[in-house]
Amino acid sequence: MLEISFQNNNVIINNIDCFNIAQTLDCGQAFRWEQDSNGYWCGIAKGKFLKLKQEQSKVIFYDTTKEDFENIWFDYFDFSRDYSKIIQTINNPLLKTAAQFGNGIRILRQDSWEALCSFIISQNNNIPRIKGIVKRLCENFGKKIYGGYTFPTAQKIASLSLEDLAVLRSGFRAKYILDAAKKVSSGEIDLDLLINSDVNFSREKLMTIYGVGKKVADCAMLYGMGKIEVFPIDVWIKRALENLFDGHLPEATGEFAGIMQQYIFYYAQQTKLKI
DNA sequence: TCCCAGGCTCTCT
DNA sequence: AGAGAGCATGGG
Repeated sequence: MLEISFQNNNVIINNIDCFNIAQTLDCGQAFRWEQDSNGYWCGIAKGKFLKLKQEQSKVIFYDTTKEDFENIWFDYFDFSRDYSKIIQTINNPLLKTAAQFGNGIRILRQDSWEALCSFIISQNNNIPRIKGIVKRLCENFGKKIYGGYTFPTAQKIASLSLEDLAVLRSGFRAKYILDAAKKVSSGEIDLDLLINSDVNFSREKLMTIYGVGKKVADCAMLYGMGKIEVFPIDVWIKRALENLFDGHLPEATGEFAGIMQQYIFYYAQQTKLKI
């Protein structure tokens, strides 16, 4: 069972099960975390800088208050969910293999706007370049805080022009980012409302944004709205389904389909699964 | 170099 | 409604 203690401005977690920082932060669901030369993971999320490190089942959150841990990071890392129990329920042997391979992954509960914007950028793109574009987005239009820059708000982006966004070098995606920012900041799309809405309604609404199709909408919902039952299908997943599951979705894609999807994605990527 | 990337829009059947 | 080209850019 998870044990949490607070010492010297640090938050220390002991006895954590099914959590691996590297797997969780570098599995392709978030694009702003980096490991420094001393092994510390650093990033900015929800407007806050965080540095953390893992030693086996012990995780240290540096310079973190009890309030920030309880109000922000506990939910961000999905610590309330029992992943071990979920993995135990998997019947399909191939899915079980993928799950055990990536059993330290947790589905991050990211900011909804950041997830939406990040996955708009992700389309027809590769992960290193996605990270570069997101980095430039934050450095140019985010707010400077200790440790780096925050993710810019939709309001901020909506106030910019396509020419302003040229510094991102995001190609044809710039006009999509702008349309999303305008719809979100004007209230035409209310992300907080969608968080509490039915998946189909939410998806339909997100897809009214220019440049947002089913896959991007599903990623925004899974990674930014806590809709854990959504199963985004991209090229990697398609390949994996062809290769491992004979073209069909494994039956375990039920209540926790999004978690299963991430296990499959990570497994496919790490093992360089190709056609 | 050249292929392709956590897709989507538009056009043409 | 289904298939296919085009899209911007650059990582490997």
